Amino acid sequence: MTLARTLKVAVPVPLRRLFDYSVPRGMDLPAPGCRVEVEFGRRNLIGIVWEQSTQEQAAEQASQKLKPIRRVLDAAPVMDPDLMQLCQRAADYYHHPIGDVLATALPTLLRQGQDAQVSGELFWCLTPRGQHAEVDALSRAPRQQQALSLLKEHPHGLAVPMLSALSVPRSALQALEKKGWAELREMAASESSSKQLLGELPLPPGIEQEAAIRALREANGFAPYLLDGITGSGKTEVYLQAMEPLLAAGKQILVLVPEIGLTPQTVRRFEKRFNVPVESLHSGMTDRERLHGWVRSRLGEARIILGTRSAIFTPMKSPAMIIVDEAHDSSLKQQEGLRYNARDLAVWRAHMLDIPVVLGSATPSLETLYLAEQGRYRHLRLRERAGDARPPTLKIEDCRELPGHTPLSPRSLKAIADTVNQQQQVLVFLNRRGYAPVIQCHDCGWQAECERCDSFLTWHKSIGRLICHHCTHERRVPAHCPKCGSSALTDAGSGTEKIAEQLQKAFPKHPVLRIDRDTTRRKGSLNAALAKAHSGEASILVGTQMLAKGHHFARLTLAIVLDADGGFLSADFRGPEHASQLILQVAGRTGREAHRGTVIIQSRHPDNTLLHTLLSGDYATIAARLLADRRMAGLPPFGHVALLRCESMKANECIELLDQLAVLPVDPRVQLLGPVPAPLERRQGRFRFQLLLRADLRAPLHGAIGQLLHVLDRHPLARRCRWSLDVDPVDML
DNA sequence: AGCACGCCGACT
DNA sequence: GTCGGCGTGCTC
Repeated sequence: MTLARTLKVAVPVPLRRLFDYSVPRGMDLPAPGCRVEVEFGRRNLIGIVWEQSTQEQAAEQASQKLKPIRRVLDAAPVMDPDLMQLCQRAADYYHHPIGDVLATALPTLLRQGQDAQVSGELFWCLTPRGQHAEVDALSRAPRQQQALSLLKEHPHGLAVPMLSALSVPRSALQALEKKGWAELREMAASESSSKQLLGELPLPPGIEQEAAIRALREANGFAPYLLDGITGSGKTEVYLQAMEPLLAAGKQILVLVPEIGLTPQTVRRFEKRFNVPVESLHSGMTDRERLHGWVRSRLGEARIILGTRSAIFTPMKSPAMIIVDEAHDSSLKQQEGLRYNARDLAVWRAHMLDIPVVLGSATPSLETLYLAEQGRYRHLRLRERAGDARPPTLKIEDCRELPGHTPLSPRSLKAIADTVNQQQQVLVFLNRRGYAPVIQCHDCGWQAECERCDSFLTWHKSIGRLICHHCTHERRVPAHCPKCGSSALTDAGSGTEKIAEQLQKAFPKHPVLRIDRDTTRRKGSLNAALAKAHSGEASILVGTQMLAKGHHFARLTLAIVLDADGGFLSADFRGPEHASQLILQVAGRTGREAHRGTVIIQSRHPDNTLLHTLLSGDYATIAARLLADRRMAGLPPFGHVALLRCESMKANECIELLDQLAVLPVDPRVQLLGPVPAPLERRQGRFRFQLLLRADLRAPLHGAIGQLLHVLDRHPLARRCRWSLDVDPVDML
């Protein structure tokens, strides 16, 4: 195939195709992966050369008016072929514009045309003015003061990762920068020391761990693994020991962790074990830091890349393994724009790179579990807890007779009393923050609703406000019923705030600590609260999801799960799966050391068979049940679904648009269901409807999606509605 | 998405 | 008479 001086360029516009440009005579033909500036319509954009056209294509295009490339930004490609392939596959699979995929995959500064040839490390240094600044002048800003005195002690500057390890907040450094006292400088990376690889000795593995480590070390080329290990079985130790020979061979490893899992402690664990540069990539970074991590990884300087979802797009010079920790976690799925699942992209990428990929979880998603059962993934099991910890006992507490206003049953309260009296800790888990989810008029039945959403306002008692949990709407608590004027306003239901208040009243001598988004809004307050929980200063912990994941509390022996029914009765087909995972995660928090843990699940549907299956505490058992249900319903992993969401200020516009799509003559192997109102029909003032596509096979489903989008792309109503496509949705909201 | 063009309402 | 609303059409 002959190549012509014509290129196909990916341009940052929401259009599902590439655009052709000519290369002017005298300009070197840029290779795929290079950035080019092109005129697009009336504006100039930076795009990526995607491929060079063949002679025939070029001849065809010669008849059209092709615009010339204005400028080539890179002598060598900024995107490696494997990343371009990953982006292309994501664009195809999710039916998403390639330009938009690049916006997700590339660091902002690169997209804006900044030079990619950066190297070295970023250091914060004092400016000459800063060197003479008085530390005392910042007496009202203790964090800045701390940062200033630290920088004074290090005249050659402190590297960004070092500062974050010393928990100097970025905000303080930025404040100093604003004053002209500090600046960010780029310096040559410190020579990689010829120290030995191990920074500390590995922990002696148990029998199962040993087998898993051996299996991973034997991996040759692409091989997907499910590391199916219960809480406390030491999955991280398996990762670390599997990584060791690869790092010794000078290779790189990408580790994806959930959003809340990327803490300084996690980073430290990897840094302590190996004397290699660890790069961490997370949302709180500046554009410049991101670009830096990206470049360091691409050059092979960063050896362990530890990041959240978007880190799956990090380029690597010598990749050897991809690890997805907590691979069931929903934060791996992006819920806007390119709705990708980083877990799936990790497997694709490992396949492209011909390297092993490890999905680690105590509660793997049914999709992953099924693939492992099918033998498509190698199933490595860790059933033993490290040490002599035994699995917790799970019990259902029948709460059918419990009055609505008492969230905790007498037996739960008794169990809490017994536990705290033995100097043990209790966790009360409730996935609902605020004081009460509803506030109503006793006389006329009025309930406080959000003006913009189909939802009730949650009463936040401590701040005296009613807040919508689905939008920003917020208002004061009325003194009287706005409908009938009665002052008999009462609340119904309970959130973490109420539970914490009631427990503190019931156990005045035992400190109660509430941990949820409301109590941890301020930066650093989560760590402060967790420290209190760890030290045992708090006897009773009340919290939402954020307390259910990953933390180890040595003296926690009792967990109470409130309102477990919600998930099992949810309209969402993944509701039971997610609820089971969450309950088992909560259970995993208990009984870590000498004492066996107990989990009390309060339920108003104690006969629910799923709940009973869960009592074994064995995820495999409940997963088998759930998989059987999925098979019956033709839902993932036995069938495949996609969701076309549509929202508009006018409900009929959505319905009309989706109605027209729903009657399209698609492949008979594909079912179009809907349009139906979304679970929260009106949200932030917009009406939301959706069309569900289901098929047993992927190919016809994708064909049908293509047909729908073809119509949608040129439909006048589609401009009036905001719509999005979700392939393999994780929830129906 | 931008950014044009184009055709109807309240203003110096 | 214009300034400006946002409907709709296009981008190699």
